[in-house]
Amino acid sequence: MLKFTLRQLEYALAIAEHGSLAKAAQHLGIAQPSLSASLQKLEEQLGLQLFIRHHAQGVTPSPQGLRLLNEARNLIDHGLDFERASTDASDVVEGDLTIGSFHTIAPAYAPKLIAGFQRAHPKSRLKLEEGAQEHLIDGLRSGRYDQVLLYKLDMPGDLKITELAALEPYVLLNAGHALSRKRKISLHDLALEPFILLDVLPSRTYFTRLFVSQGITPRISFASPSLELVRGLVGQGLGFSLLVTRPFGDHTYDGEKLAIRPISEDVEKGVIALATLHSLRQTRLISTFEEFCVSFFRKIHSGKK
Amino acid sequence: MLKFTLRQLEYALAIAEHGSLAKAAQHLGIAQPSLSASLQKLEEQLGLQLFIRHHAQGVTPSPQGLRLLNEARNLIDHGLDFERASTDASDVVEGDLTIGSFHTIAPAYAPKLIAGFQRAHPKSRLKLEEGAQEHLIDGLRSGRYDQVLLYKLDMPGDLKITELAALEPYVLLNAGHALSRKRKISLHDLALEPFILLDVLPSRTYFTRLFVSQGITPRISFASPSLELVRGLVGQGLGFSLLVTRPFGDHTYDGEKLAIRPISEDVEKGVIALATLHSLRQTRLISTFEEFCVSFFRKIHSGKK
DNA sequence: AAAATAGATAATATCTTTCTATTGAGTAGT
DNA sequence: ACTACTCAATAGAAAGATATTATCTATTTT
Repeated sequence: MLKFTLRQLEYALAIAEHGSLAKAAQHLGIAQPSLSASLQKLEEQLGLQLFIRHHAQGVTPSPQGLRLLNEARNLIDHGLDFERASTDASDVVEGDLTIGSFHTIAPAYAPKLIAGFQRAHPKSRLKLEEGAQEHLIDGLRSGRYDQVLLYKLDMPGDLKITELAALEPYVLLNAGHALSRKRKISLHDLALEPFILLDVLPSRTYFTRLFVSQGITPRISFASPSLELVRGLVGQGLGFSLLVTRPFGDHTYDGEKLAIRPISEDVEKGVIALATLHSLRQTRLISTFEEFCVSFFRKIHSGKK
Repeated sequence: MLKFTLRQLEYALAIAEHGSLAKAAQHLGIAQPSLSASLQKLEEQLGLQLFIRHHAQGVTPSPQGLRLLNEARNLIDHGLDFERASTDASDVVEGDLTIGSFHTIAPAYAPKLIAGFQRAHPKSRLKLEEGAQEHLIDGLRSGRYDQVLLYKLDMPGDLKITELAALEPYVLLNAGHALSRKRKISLHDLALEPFILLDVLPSRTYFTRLFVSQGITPRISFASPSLELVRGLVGQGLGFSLLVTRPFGDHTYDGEKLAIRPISEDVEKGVIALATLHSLRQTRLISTFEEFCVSFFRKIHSGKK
């Protein structure tokens, strides 16, 4: 346990500066005896005399006092730095922000989002990590992430959710597939087709639930956690897929052409949301980022519609 | 005024280290609710949340908390450094000590004194300044010197005096002077001789007082503040001098031979003393130096006698 | 010798910190 | 699904630290 308090040091510095307890007390806005007591206590605690008392002529630092006062000034300055760092973290839109993003959301939105935010708030530094839903939520709880971008599915109660966009799921087909001639495709038409499932949580649950809601049990032919692999398999004509995220363009990595068709039924949408912990108090930076995300997705949404 | 206390930071660091208020409280030797209160207050004062609370599973630092805890650790370390510096200044025989010495005392004793002390306490750093009596006493009062070596003459009451040695004053003559044939010289024999006075305070007062105590008014032919100049003038046969300090050897800077003779009367001795302010509390280093001086002069004294 | 200056002390009030005991939210075990 | 356990938060009381005003003492200035 440290032998002194920062306040005592501040007082001692003020005394040194003014050369008098009375003047220093006035500047500090406290009574002279309070200062006298504080100084005496500090000297006692440190076990040395900081000031020489001159009756009726104020005080001057002792040789040891002079040395320690220099150190004290450093320490107080350090404290002020600390304080600045802490208020920055809460009040000002600057500082570090660590965002987690669901795998399939990150590449589609994060680049523009990050670039836009950095432009608007140059003093902020965003860090982005991708991860599975579980990882993201654990990361929030363990303090790894400030905020997390994910699909609003099976949200635990301790998360504070801000919905950003509701995306229609769509059917992905090989461009040459018979069903691709339709404008809209019914899930019932797909019941017997081989289903290539994007196998990550919570997407997996979500897509199977779409079929289940229509009383259909889909024929899952492949399951892969990689979006691009799923697209590639569809491109090779091995089946169809259901997806929410829309990568730019309708070609696979290996050049096959794909067809994207809406679902004719009225199904549950895929809701992209920004999540924080309910138990985590918002800082200025955090809420600014949240607002930025909301308006960012509103712009995209209206633009695409 | 700083928004936080060092204690709060120490507590916060302990919490981070143990991941739990209860455990941290135990290690700190305080009750858990005290820690809880301290943390809440710190968070409120800094305006941000440092820890995420996990019911029944302790706490983990929030992202901002993590950043600030690092800063806090630095600050606390800085505080510990400061504390070490301060205890060093009072308890341990190391650190800086500034000594003032009267002009004529310094060259005769200081070199051996300093060298010996440094050898005994290698971690100490002595600084020596020469000066006139007035300067030395002012220097003590203003905090310039920790201690001062001087002649104990007309000591103000606010100085704490430690006598180190009582030296017999002596008569200094040109080696060819008629009086130099005597073993001892009476002040009365010198009454009509030209007196070359070492003109610094308090020496001046002291030497004139020696004559006055015998009812003699000396014939002052020269007065100089420089010891070597006085010796030189005596060497040229311009008169005699009275001195206390004994430089090694009996030749002047310009090679003249001098004669040193005791005074036959029983006169006031020249007392070398170490002085500090009564109002300045002793540190370990200071009292160690004082003891060292006492034994140093005792050794010289017994050796010379 | 009197007035002014400046720190120390005394007695008291207020604010902080800490304590014990209890509550409440959430997890884990059967 | 109930029960037991874990751990932080709250409430209220006691102790400690800091503040205040009024007074005192030593010293310098006029």
